Amino acid sequence: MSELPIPKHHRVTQEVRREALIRATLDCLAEAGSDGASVRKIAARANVSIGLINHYFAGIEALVAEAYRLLATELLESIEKAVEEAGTEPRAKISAFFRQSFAPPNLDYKVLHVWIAFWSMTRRSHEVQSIHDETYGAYRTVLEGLLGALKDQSGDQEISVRLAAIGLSALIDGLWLEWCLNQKTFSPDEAIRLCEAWVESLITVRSGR
Amino acid sequence: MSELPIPKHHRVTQEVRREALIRATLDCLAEAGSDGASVRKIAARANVSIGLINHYFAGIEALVAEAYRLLATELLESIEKAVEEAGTEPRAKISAFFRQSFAPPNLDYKVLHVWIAFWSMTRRSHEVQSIHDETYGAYRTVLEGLLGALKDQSGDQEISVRLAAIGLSALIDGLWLEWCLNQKTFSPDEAIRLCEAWVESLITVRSGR
DNA sequence: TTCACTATTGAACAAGTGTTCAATATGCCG
DNA sequence: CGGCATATTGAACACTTGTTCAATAGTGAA
Repeated sequence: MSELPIPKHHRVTQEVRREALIRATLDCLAEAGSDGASVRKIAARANVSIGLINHYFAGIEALVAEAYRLLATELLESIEKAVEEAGTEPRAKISAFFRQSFAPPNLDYKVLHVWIAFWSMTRRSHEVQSIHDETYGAYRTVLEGLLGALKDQSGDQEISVRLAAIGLSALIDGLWLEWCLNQKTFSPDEAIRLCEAWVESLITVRSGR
Repeated sequence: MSELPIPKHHRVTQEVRREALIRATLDCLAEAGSDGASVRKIAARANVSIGLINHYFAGIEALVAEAYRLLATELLESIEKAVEEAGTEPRAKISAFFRQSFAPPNLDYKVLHVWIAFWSMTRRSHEVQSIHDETYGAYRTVLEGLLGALKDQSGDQEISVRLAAIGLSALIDGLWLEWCLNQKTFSPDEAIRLCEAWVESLITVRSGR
């Protein structure tokens, strides 16, 4: 009887391995927050040895930074997809933005703890800080585009699109943060209603003059 | 020449020592975020040995939980003080609330990292979770009181004070969070203006019917 | 002044962390 | 099939972490 050779490990493309490690990092962060992002836990989840992380990344900090970039990018992509599927009407697009923001998988207290881990790193790591700046800027730009379309349509020139987008993104983030920290205070539906009210007030108040 | 005895340490009231340790914890958290809250760093800052922490607190987690309670309480107290000093006019009181929220020492990126450290603990520690629930509930209650007074004055019965307070606190938190993470996107003054606009829209939209 | 209480100390411990690097084994190419 | 490049391994390292507990020393009372 010849023993069939069970390979202890196998090789994959650099790209594949990198993404697997990044995904494992997000999983670990979602499961245990900041404490989850240790080389040993990440390596275990990716079915890989500890040493491999430093072969693909400059250090654990760089790996977490890449995970930040992936999460932020995928969040924005999922929102943009929902917005596009909502048709051409600006007002309907914005509603789709809200619904996507306050629904799984984006609205998830586990995901909050991933963001919290990232935020806590903005201080130490310039890399993480600039990834935040980039991705949050992109997020606000999308919001500005939607609010700008609404402005063009209503013909109202008094709305500051920039400020409106800043306020709206803050409202969304604040509601999202608080809901994740305590789901009993209000419902996701109420959060959406509050966002809708913000947009309505932008239109109604000014055009009522 | 008799050597003058330099005491290696001195005793203080339990209350005094406890508060000193809690204050040292807040300092450490402000200085280095979650990483700052280690028994050794806290003990060093409080000029005390490592062992004393476990003499006064069940563990490092309990100490950090107490620090949470103190920070949240003092934040709310500082805001309530500013509100009371603003006079009796509901609208002016709310403005004072905003100005106090977006001014030092409350608006400080170092303080953000203290909050972040607390948020990251809500998952592990039921104690921290319930302190969050309590203090955030108190915060929203104050806001509800102010918005309720505004509602009584305007005679408008359509405003849901509860939802308005939830939205407003989310807006404040979101603006505060984002400003602390990146001071270049908007100014504290603009944040205040956005909050004022929220209140205005509550009044104007409905009473315009 | 002496005593006794206890606040305070700090060494010891086990467990965790990130990084390094020589050794290994895998899969491709000739 | 044989050989090579290198992806992958995991032990070793120097740290940091929170908790424990016997020993120490400050301080008010007798």
